[in-house]
This record gives sequence, C-alpha cells and structure tokens, in this order.
Amino acid sequence: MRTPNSDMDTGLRKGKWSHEEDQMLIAYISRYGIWNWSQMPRFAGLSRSGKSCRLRWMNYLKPNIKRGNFSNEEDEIILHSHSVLGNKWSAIASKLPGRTDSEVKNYWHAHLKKRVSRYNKNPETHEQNGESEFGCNNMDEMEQPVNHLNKVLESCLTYEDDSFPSSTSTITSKDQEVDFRYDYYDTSSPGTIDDLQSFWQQLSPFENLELGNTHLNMFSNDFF
DNA sequence: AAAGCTTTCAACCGCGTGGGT
DNA sequence: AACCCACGCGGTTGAAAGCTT
Repeated sequence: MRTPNSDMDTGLRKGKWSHEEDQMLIAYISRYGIWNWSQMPRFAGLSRSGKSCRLRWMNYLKPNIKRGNFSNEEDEIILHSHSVLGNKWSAIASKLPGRTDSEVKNYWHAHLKKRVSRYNKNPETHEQNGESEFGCNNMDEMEQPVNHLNKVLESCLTYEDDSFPSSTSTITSKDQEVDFRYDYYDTSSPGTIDDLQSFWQQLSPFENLELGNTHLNMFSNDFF
C-alpha cells in the first residue's frame, strides 16, 4: 500500500483509497455508469486520476469480485493457462470468474511461480522418502514422461487404430474416448518443462480431459 | 519484546493499441 | 497518413503485515 499523498504537479491524490473515496466512486458509477474515466473523477468529486479510479473500480469495487484464497482448481487453471499463454494475465483471469488480472498476476508471483521454478531449477531437491513429490522413484523416470506425453498426445490425436505397439492406455474427453498404444520405455532423451508446456498447448482442444494413465495424472494433478 | 527480514498485494507507471478526427 | 486521446495491460514499487531470530 502506498501512503496517501498528492501529486504536486496535478494536485491529484495518490496512494491508498479511503472508504469515503470508495463510496463516492461507487455512488457515482451506480447512478451514471461508466462513460469516460478521465472526466469522471471531476464529476464524481474525486481528486484522483481517471486511471486510478478505473483501477480501483475494476480490481476492488466492481460487483462480483471474488476475494479470498484461490482453490486448487483455480491454481490448476492458472498454471495450465500460463503454460499456454504466458504472462497474459487478462486472458488468464478471464477463465476465472470473479478474479482480476491484477489478483492473478500477484498470486502467480507470490505462490505459483515458485512451484514451477523450483522444479525447473533443481528437481532433485523435491525428493522425499525415496520418492519425488511427483510420484517417481528417480529422475529418469520423472523426466521421461514429459517427453513421452507428447508422443501420447500425438498418438491420441492422430491414431485410433492398432498401429502403435506395446502397452495400451485410454484417454477420454467429455465427448469421446480414444484408445491408444505406446511404448513408454522407448523414450530415450529426457524432456524439459518446455516439452510439458507444449504438451498442454496441444492438449487444449480436449476440454475436461480425464487421463487413464498415472504419469499423465501426475502432471495434471501433482506437478501443477 | 523488539529488531530485522520476508512476503503480500494495492497502487502506480509506462507503453501499446484502437478508435476518432 | 498523422496525430490525439482514452483505455487496457503488464511490470514494478513500497507500505503493511507476518514471520524469524
């Protein structure tokens, strides 16, 4: 929070909003609506910039703003969306009713970014009781699925026949079920987080996907 | 208890974009 | 085509709150 003060050049107030200012803004918008942010503060009797008013309204005063902790579901949506969209906070927030881009951005920097970078930089440090937090017993086993996921995805998108050898698993979406076959241990080079992001990008056409494979579940539920 | 450090998050700032002239 | 203006977005800041020593 910034301390209330004034901009010497413009005479406009800056810093934390008082309850009175909030009430003035709410009262004005309730009565006249939003017509021009830069002109509105003057008519509303506020010594604030239009930008400041807009920000205060959009992020805190607007009806239906959701406050409080983010749910696990919201966490997953943010992490998944961020892997696909990058720092497009507005686009990510649009997937979370009641959450603002600012709130999502802050939450990402305060909580979620660490979870991803922690694994990116030093996955070994997450091993506990001889097993990583991702459910794998060693790094090879943990990294290979990332690379493997793309193969799985590719197979389920392009093959529905018996052309794939070896093990069989099932991938289902809300409107279809596709059998696919793969050979997990054929995957030779370890994957990276970029591979994982690529996986989610390719997966996006399948909404509400349920994956009948432990490694896929590992990434969708535990890693994120 | 208090000093120092870290985290959180509301608010600000600069820039890009799009519409109007 | 060039300029202006309003708006929206994303990065950054810094006070307050929380935590640790």
